[in-house]
Amino acid sequence: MPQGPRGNRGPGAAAENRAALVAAAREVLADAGFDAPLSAVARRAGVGQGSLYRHFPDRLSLALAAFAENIAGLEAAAGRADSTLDDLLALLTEQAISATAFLDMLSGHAEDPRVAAMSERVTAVLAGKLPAAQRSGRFADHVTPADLLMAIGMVSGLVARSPAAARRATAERAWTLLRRGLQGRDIQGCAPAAHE
Amino acid sequence: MPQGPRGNRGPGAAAENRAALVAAAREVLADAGFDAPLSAVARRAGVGQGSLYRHFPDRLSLALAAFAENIAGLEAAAGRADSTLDDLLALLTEQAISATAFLDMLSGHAEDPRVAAMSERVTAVLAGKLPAAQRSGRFADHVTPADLLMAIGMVSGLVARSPAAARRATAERAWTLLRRGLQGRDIQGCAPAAHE
Amino acid sequence: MPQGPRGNRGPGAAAENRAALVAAAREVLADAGFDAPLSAVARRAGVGQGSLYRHFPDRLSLALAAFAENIAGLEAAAGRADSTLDDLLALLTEQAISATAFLDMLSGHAEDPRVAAMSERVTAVLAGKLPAAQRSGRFADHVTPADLLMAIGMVSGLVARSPAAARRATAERAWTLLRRGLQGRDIQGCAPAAHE
Amino acid sequence: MPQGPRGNRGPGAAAENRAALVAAAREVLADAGFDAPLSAVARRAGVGQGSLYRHFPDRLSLALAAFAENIAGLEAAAGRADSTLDDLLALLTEQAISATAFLDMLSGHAEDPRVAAMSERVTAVLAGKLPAAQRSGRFADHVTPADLLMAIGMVSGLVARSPAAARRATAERAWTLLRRGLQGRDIQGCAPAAHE
DNA sequence: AATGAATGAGTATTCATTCAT
DNA sequence: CATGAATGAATACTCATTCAT
Repeated sequence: MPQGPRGNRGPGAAAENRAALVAAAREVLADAGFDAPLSAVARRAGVGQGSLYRHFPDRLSLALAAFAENIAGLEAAAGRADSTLDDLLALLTEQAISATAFLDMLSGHAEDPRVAAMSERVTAVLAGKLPAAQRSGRFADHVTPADLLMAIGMVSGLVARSPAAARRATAERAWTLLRRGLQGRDIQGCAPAAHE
Repeated sequence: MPQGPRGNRGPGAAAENRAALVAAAREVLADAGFDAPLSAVARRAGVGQGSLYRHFPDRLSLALAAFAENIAGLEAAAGRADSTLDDLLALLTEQAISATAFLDMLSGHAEDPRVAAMSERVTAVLAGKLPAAQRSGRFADHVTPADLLMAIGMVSGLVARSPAAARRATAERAWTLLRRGLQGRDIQGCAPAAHE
Repeated sequence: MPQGPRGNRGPGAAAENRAALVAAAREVLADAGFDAPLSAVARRAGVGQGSLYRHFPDRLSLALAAFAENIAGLEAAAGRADSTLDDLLALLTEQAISATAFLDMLSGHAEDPRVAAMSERVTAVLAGKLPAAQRSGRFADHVTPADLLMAIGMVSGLVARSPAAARRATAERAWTLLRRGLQGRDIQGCAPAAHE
Repeated sequence: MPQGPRGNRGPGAAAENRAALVAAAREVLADAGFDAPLSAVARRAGVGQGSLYRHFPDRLSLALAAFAENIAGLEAAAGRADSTLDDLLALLTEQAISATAFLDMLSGHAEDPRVAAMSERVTAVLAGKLPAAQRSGRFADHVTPADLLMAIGMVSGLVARSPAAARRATAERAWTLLRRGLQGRDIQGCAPAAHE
């Protein structure tokens, strides 16, 4: 919901502005991808361009702030004792579907320390649920938390390039593939097999 | 290798220009992705902007031409009797690593008929090798050619967003993950399991 | 008078810029016609391209703003009790001579609502003076306000295509012709005549 | 009807090419106006760009050649003993409606000697019919051949800027206005009047 | 003399970023 | 500290014109 111009509301508006920018970024980046014009974010937030730059000196810091909420949601979900790894992956997938830009960011700017920190948080959350998921047999023992992050990156990349209408179906197919794997049975698991 | 200005070299330069453009496109798109400035391609090819547009009226047709070589290589590889699906996937992965933009294109513009045709060619090539690969046990029976295309899309997406130095390693990890799958053994293959 | 670069003069320059753009547009469009490069307008105004687009998102809005002054002058002239239709037509003709593009615009973009509104204003102004002009015998009873607008359109079109030096003379000849008409006397007015 | 490429048909094709270019110019300029891309003309003629430039070194010479046929038609019409000035004006108006570019050219490039010659021819043709038209009472005695040319210029200018659908109606209104004139009766003709 | 490709200047438009108020 | 305008570099695309074959 784009905000109308609100005039110069003075320094007191700082926090409010920041929040509006983050909210606007969520919407705009979700709609138009990570490369959306920043001016569109400022406009939607009803905030001057200058304020945007004051709060977020570059695109990445804005995106990070916007994505923080996603992470928080993820961590909250992880905090619920009965949530499973599957639940968390489903949640991340939902986020990938609705807000393509964010997971894009995670895998596309891994070198940035802030992004790395965020990846770390995601990884940590997933890692927390992984052992139980493995015990339950739903995830193979060889799977590491980093594997999960990578899997999410693959799914979200695919989803990001799909037309919006096809995203959910694409994500589902991708996860099915990822879970089953491509390998033949005699190779994985039951039969002794050494290779690659 | 950027060429200096060469003046109007006449129609004889047509083929040469076309080739130079394709080569330049391979390099530039590989470096800067599918959205690289076309002017950079023309400059690198040592060719006027107009010539670029004459040969390739839009970005996609340029990319398609550049990618055609990749496809040809793939089909050639498939033509060798002893080549396996693994070989083809490895080749595609190499291409994804060195020319990120192209597989990006395949998954990002699926609606374009030319792109669809190209995907079709890739799929056909892979489909040709799949049965043998399944008989050999290296690929599971449930795998379809479309699954392979999707897998390639996932890997190449990931690779595209990795820093150049990490690409090979990333691709390898991704394939390992994809082949093994995430699922526990009792679920896939040996034990009867119904879920999800 | 083209301005040199002035650096970022801040928001205070907004009104000044707008005025400079309008003035530049008047000059440039007058010189080079309605299709003159907008970059020339920005350059002449000593204003960045971006500022031009901020103030006037499209060519027409710039032209309309530039022409608004003409209309205002016309309406002011009409407001003077002793002004006659002839005076207004003379004024419009002056404007057509000095700023060819504007009457061009009126007749060339009649479908645009803003242009239509402007035509409406011109028509209204002329309509206000027409009855008196008809009573005085200087204009025939059959003449409608729309006829006047059309006549202006014809004159201005002609003027627009004349070399600048000849414009005034051309306009004069055209008005004389238009006022007298081509028809023979026995047909128009004195003798009863049925025709065409 | 655009011609397909015909390969290099050698020098013998000169006359044929010229004719094709003229025909194409008639169509393209009629459709897209005097400023239509020359490349479109060459393409439609099925002739190389170079050939276009060899035959017609500039836009004007091409337009002149294309318009020559119009003039010829006019002169032919004038040659018929029973044709009237009205007929010729109607013919010119038809031409203005269907091929806006040409009369545009006449009034827009009066300084070019070739255009002047052409105007001269049109004027001569009209002049030939004027006396009879004046005797018949359909045209006023004060009308000169140059007035007629100017009138045509005004009408065609107007027509050129009208949407295609409205052109015929616009032309009709314009001629009616021009014939009647704007002036009151007491001024023109019957009553003694001093003015302008 | 025909051909058709090459060339590059020109123009519209967008957007990241800076800066006076 | 907010505001919102200013700036200009960057990019896509078109088209007149030239030129080797």
